[in-house]
Amino acid sequence: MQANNTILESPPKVGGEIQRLRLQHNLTLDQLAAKSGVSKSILSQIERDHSNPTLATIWRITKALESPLEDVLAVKEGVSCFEKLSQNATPEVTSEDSLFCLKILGTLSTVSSVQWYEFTAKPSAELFSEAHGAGSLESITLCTGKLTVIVGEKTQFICAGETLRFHTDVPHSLKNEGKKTVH
Amino acid sequence: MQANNTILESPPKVGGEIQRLRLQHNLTLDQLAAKSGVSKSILSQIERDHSNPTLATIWRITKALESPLEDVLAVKEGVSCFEKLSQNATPEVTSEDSLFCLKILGTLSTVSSVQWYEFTAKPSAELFSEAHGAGSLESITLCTGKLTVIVGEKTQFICAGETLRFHTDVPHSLKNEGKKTVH
DNA sequence: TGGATTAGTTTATTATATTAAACAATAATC
DNA sequence: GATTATTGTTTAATATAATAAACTAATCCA
Repeated sequence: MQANNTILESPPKVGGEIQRLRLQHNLTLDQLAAKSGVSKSILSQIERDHSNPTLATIWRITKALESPLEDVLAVKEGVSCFEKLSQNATPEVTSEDSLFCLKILGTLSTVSSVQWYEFTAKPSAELFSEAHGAGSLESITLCTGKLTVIVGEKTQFICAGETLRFHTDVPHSLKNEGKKTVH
Repeated sequence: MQANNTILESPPKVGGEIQRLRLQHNLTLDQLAAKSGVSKSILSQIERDHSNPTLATIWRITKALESPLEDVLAVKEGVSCFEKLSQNATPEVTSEDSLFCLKILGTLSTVSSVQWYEFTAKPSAELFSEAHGAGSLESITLCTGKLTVIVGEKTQFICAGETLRFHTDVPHSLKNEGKKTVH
């Protein structure tokens, strides 16, 4: 009962993605080699798909690029044909204590469910969220202030300039325990 | 060679997970070897983490086990549902005149090709972009300043608080003709 | 007892991923 | 121009991943 479903007979090719990430970070092959511990020669070959990298090698590379392994491996090369939405009112959601303010900047519900927000949280503001759909992901980048993020039973702490990414298929909450307004 | 490497908090170990999946499917090493095209000897070693599988090998194994690659690899990230990127980790692209600064906040290449940025443009800064993939879309929200956006032959103007969305399958450019820094 | 089968491990060999060093190509500086 | 750096590619050597075959060990009938 072969599971050959006529799908993706493609051996994974990560070269392009790795190169893209390296250039995004403004790194040379030498620099990435130094940072990752992988020789630059093999980096060069991997980027041009002249070598089947070992799992350990990929791991070290993605680590150095601080990019989640899944993102690199999911080389779907999908033609992303987005659709335009004309709705552009930028609705604003404010908590009852008006400490928390969420501005919905945009949505992309056609291709996949993507939404992006801008939010501000005054000191001691707190936002609880129920579990979203399975597999949903949230990514927060802090401009100012410090934020405590609680997902399930786990807690994380981020400062201005940092980005936190986490799964939101469980209830989660954001808390501003600092004295500055979080943006 | 590399005696003191200080690296690799966690070298990826997928053996346990692969074995678990194989047993779950009631497959013997021989059967999995036949189904995946990977020799059973190497399967045996991979399951006991005596070998660093090649990306192609892992791919074939996960294929045969009908399990998404990410699931198998997720074992090593396993516990932490968080993913934190420090500030200096977020890649930054600066124009040669250093008036324009683009910070790549995140990517979502898994689901669809989505990227989001934060950018600042000092007065008289200008950023030219080539045409992106067909159907690609760009959405800009202005926090401060005023921005002129030229897409093809058309020109638009946005102020702080406004959001502009446009197709970027043609060359386009952003221009800060005001006196304030645009964010 | 056997042999015959099955499942997993190990061995000997081949293929190739990885490394370090040499190389080419491009600037930049004197 | 020649010289020095810088970046990416390629070569030669080595480490090791992958293969096929031999080896255990256990099970099952005769």
